[in-house]
Amino acid sequence: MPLPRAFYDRPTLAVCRDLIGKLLVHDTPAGRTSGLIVEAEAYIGESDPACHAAAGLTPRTEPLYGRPGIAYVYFNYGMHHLVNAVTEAEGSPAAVLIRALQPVDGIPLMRRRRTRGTGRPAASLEESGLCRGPGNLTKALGITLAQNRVDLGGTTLFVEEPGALEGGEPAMLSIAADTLAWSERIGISVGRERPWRCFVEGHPAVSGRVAPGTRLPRDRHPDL
DNA sequence: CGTTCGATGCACT
DNA sequence: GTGCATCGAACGT
Repeated sequence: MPLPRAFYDRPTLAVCRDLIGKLLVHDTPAGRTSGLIVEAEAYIGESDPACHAAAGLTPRTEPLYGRPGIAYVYFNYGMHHLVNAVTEAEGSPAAVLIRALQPVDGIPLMRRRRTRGTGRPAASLEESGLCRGPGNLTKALGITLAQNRVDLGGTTLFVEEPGALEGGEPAMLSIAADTLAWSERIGISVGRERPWRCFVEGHPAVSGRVAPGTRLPRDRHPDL
């Protein structure tokens, strides 16, 4: 069952934190791909210089101003799609960028998508690297601009509480409470000082080189 | 290890 | 024309 819209109709940092450990699912004719969210970033309001809404309401940023619980997908650097979950009340532009997943369903399909077009053998891609980084995970899940504005409470692209895997073992990874941490956001040129990136510390699928300077444990966040 | 740099499309100035 | 919420190969320590 997808998470209800009310989940997204909350302060963005709380949504960002609570998305960690949830399952992001994309169903396509080629099959289902899914993964547990292990890294996400908050982009909040027109006063956040790294948020696209800093440019105001434009055709591109319109989804950010829309209903909470829809996807905001955009194309960037000429080659990567990035997927966000829109948060907070309608008219209040904010979103959470999904940056990394631990693959769960459709791993062979993820490998085919990641190596499509490249001459690279699919076997060379480690499972933990399939959805490491926001551009990589959209490629592995087949998310493109066609998914912009889709309802994340719908039936094709959605987020849900992880259930048990087929083997009976829980889909949960080792997210002990004290391994959830906050840091500065990655890859932006402005607004770096805000510690609005949430991730599972030490998880192999988390992107980003070394541990950035700030590191705050779960629920010890100054803005939360 | 580390850093640099090219590939590439689109929104906005 | 410029600047990206990127990635990975190719270099230099």
